[in-house]
Amino acid sequence: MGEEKIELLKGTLDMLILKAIEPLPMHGYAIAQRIGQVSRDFFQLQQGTLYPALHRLEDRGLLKAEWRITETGREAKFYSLTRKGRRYLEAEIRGWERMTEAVALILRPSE
Amino acid sequence: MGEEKIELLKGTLDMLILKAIEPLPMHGYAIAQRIGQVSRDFFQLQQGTLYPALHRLEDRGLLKAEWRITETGREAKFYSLTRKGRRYLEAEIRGWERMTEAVALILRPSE
DNA sequence: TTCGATACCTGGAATATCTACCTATAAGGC
DNA sequence: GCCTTATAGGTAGATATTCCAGGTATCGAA
Repeated sequence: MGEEKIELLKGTLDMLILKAIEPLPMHGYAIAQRIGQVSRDFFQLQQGTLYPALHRLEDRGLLKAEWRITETGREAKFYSLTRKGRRYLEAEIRGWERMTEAVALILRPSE
Repeated sequence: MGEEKIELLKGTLDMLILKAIEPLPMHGYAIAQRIGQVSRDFFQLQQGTLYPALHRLEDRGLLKAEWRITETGREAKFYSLTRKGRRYLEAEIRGWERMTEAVALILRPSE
């Protein structure tokens, strides 16, 4: 039993990854860093969480990967959104907003 | 693959159940109805989701159950929060709020 | 007497996430 | 030269959650 397990992501991981690379393609390691920074260290993606997620998203045709050279001269796999991925991200964000509104109705009833 | 599966709960189920019975004890069937109504039918708990969750929460000492008679004269198992459950619920709500704030930072950066 | 609503439940599948591990290269300190 | 840290990729297995599909039983209404 995961007594003290801290469940942070709660199904938001795909959306966060897709959103992170929306402005410009990034490699996995940088995605984890960026999500950590922007969320003020709330989200700290482990590699065992991140990479399988990237592969899932690629298998579903939401991302595409391309080997390139980073600005520090190393090889890395850069991920970018496909058109399908962009549509999916928009739908995910709408779904997330509707979900959090529904949760808010439960948490703060009778406003 | 759950192509069109509507993923609604995303780890919020325990919190929603605990919150639903916070004001007054309820039986399982009524909990599902209440969560459905208050969320304007966004959440529609299946029984195969609800009852195992209730049992989990009871096993963890967050709820306690008691057979009583409903106002329609039927037997039903009424669940109420334990003191531990009440503390847990408060912590869950704080965690949920911090999480949604962190997600908001990702979704709407640099405001 | 048959049906829908109420009320309880279980079993099995699918999925996501976490922990723990692995490989390899580059940079910098000693 | 050697060691550590950061960078970059990955897999395997355990666990937990949720869903789907079924099951039991009672009650009231048509």
